[in-house]
Amino acid sequence: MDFSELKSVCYGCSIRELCLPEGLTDEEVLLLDQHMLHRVPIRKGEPLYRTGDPFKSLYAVSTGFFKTSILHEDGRTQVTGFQMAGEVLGLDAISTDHHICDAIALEDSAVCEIDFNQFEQLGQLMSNLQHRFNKTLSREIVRDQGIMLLLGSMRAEERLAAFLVNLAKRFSARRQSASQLVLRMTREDIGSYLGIKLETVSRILSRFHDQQLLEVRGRHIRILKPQGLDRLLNSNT
Amino acid sequence: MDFSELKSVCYGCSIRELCLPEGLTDEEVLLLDQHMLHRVPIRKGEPLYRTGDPFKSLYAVSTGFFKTSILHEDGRTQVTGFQMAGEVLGLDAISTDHHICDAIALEDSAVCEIDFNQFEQLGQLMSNLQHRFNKTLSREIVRDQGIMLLLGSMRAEERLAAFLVNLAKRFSARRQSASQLVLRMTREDIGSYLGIKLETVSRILSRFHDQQLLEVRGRHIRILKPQGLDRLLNSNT
DNA sequence: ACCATTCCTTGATCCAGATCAAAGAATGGT
DNA sequence: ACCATTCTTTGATCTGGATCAAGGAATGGT
Repeated sequence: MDFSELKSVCYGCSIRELCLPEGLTDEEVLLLDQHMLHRVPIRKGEPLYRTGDPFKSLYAVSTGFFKTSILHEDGRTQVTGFQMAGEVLGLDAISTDHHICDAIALEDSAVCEIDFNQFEQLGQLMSNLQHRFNKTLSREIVRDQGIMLLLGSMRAEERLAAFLVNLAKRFSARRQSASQLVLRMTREDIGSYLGIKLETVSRILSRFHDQQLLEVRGRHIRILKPQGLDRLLNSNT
Repeated sequence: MDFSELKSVCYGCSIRELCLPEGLTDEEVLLLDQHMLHRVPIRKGEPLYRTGDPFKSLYAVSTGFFKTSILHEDGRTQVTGFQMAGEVLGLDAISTDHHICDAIALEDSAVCEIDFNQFEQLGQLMSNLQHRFNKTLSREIVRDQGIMLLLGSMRAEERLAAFLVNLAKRFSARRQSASQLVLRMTREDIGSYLGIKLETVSRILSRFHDQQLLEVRGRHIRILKPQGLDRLLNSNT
């Protein structure tokens, strides 16, 4: 292994404040860097891991876009999330030492692989890292519960509005346009994630288009009235 | 504080292998015990904590039964889980230092309160405890994703079957009958949790009753054909 | 033991979103 | 540049579960 090459993976990373190093001091980041990170490229359509694979590492998305999906024994699948730069993949596998979902790259991507054993050891040395990691895990629980709320008590239109608002917010945190979205996933993926059918996704996007809330051109979406989407979200009925 | 009183909270606890001490050695359990646990009783209907309360402690259910629910700003609420002996409450609050859900006792209950700061410090001393806690957090993520699958891709009948099978399994792990269930929650709570209306819960229970899968007498449910419920779960359509 | 309140069941009707169908737009491989 | 395949849109119809309604059963407080 060539240390000089690995050394600055996190340190010079433009998204480190959105990722695992969030809240660490520079020295701590260097320590994290030196001990365990290396980069892995993944081609569009390829799996980073699959259900049942033994768990060895966590992965922080460096560039690109992923989806995770779980499969029920009878063949049904459900998309459980879309991950972009700075977000961590594999947290669910800690519990069983095996991955319980598939992670598929939706565009050519790169991830930072983190050996989990080494990471746990480093957590013992750096209480701050451990503390941050507890928060990361907890944040994932909160995220999942937000989706449960969405799936359990929102109508299709609200779900899609929530989805778009959430995407826009995450793009914006990465200094990309919050109004000009390029969707990396199919209508079917979106539908699966939101618990609705792809035709319904398409119809509602068209409706939003007609209402001048969005401009929809295939996977290119421009949000024209963000407050319109927000209003949809917070107005019961 | 009286140490001799606290000393054996975990040590003598009949459900410790289902709770945070799971997988720890006897000495480790004693250490955990001595440092941070004390018991808190909660009356039926009372909140253990509410949304927005500052986060200070985790709570392990000692005896009794709880529900957690999140509320959307527009007033809608969603039940996110039911917790019984050995299960941990408050994990979602680690991320923000504030509770993001309400936890309500559904019967007279008792919890072990665990100061989270102290717990994190102990985790630094006992790598095994920290490792187990990572698994606990990850297990919660897996649980939530299971519910996402349920809410996103199952029909009402399957959801209810899954709910009953899950409850039975958890009772059975606690050496209570897996066939004779006493529901602690209302039909409305169940419906909220499963993303369906209370009338639908009631109708489907009646239908299961008619099909001889269950015997339903209000909140007393006897599972007559567990395989019948399983079959319902794994048969798509 | 009684009354108030909350919970549960069942029936009748309605509708949001599923399903079925088919044509058009992108995308990728050679 | 072409063809195959996958993705998207839109229309017509159907249906599972929601909603509205009302009577009955538990539960808890006095």
